[in-house]
Amino acid sequence: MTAPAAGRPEGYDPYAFEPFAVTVDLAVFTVRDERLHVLLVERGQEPFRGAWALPGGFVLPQESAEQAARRELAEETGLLPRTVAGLHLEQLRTYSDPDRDPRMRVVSVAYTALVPDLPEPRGGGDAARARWTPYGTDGPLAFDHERILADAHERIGAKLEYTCLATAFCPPEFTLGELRQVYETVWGVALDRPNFRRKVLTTPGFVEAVEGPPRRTGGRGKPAALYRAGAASALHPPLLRPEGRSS
Amino acid sequence: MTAPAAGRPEGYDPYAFEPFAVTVDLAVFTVRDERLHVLLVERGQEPFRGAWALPGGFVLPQESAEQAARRELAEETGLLPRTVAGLHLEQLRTYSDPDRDPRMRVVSVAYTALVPDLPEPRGGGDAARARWTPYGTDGPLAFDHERILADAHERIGAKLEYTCLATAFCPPEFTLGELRQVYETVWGVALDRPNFRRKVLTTPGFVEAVEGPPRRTGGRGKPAALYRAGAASALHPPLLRPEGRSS
DNA sequence: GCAAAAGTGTTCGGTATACACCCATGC
DNA sequence: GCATGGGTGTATACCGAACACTTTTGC
Repeated sequence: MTAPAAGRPEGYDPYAFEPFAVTVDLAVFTVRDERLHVLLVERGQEPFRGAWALPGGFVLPQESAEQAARRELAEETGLLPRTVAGLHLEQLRTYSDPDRDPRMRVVSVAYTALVPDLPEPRGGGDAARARWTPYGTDGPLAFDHERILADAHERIGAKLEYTCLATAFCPPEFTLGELRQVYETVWGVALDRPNFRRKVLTTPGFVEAVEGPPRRTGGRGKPAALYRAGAASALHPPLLRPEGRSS
Repeated sequence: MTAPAAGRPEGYDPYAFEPFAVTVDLAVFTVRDERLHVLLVERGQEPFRGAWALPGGFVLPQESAEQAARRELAEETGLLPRTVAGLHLEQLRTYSDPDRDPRMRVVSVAYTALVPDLPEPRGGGDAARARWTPYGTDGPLAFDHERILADAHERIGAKLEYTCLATAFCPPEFTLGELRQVYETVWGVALDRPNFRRKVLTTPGFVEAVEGPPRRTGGRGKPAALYRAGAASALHPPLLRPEGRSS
């Protein structure tokens, strides 16, 4: 039920309670140099001044949490708004521990974004600095952001199993080797190349071949065919992790 | 990032912005008479006076959203607090559309609860009335609760595939027929009994046999052995829906 | 006996897995 | 040539779907 709950006085005074602030936090992942990276910003103010944290900020009075997340993402990364509008953004969960911010009551809606390898983020914006950090090498983060980041990592690992989400890590046109890299990097396991190829190509709507000059290379070796993300969003049947632990 | 965002003034005034209210909404499901039921309450105040809605209410200044959800659930159903403390409660997602409540800015954290068949809820508590309603026969609900309910149904359907969640719908001791009923009711499909039995029994930690007098019956037919929920929380491999659509 | 639900067994086909092998490129 | 990665083929094992059959109860 939305405010006011049945049984509460009719003319509920919005200022009667200690106010809640509502923020968004973003766990933005990318794959770089065969490693999973996270976008972090350095805090310019107390508390946690100088500490690294997830990008994010206040939800403004006239925007939804998702709109706030896209706005903050654009501000922090320097991406064009129309690029951000097309990114895969997923609500992770909401963190509402009463003591998670030392100053006041802050409820934060966390989002996860998966992006292809992007240019280095501008140091400007809302944060003192911003950078891509290899996942696992991030020191202690501000607030409860360590926990949010861990939850986000677990979520995307599970989502790769039964959705087409992996293509969100890739540029518009990609090789099957690059797509396999995504799975291997996020899961931290090696996959059998021939079987991975068959699995992806036989799943309707996962990827579609690009007609043009069907070649390109990441380094040496045989040039690979190019593919685009397909129309499907779910994988049936799922692509399970070898020693699958999920959700 | 939590408030205030880096770059905002140091001494952020909690009252500077139009305040947000934070509520919880609960989609409580049970299986009754081989049908999926939802717990609804009748609103006693405007707006939507007389309309049915999901139970829920305000998050208090010193409690987390989950604590608020358990408190509201106990109030609405009349369950003992220690019973509610053991129930499976899962955060669904947060709804933050600026116009979702006509009076003020309300951000609501939705939870899903799966409960065994419970006694009729007391009409008292915060709501004018409360009742179990067969899923799908609920008229238009207040606010955006129709959408929340649909999201919740989709979520639990998907969760049954790869978690042991179905046991949460069952009493402490149950037959495999009752467990199968849960799947058939939530998914709306018929499952092959022998195959379902094998699948459940060969999944380590899903259920464990009860030693005692291994019989009991729901009506006529051969008495069935009793089982308890096991220690596992995830299913490997998953138990996929016949014409599986997921997530 | 008959209906209904539990429980066991067996067949069949698809899919995943683990390989072996060839192809095309850079050096 | 050789290393590297792309792409194809194939044999085996496993798992799920389908279904026949027996058992135990209520009526």
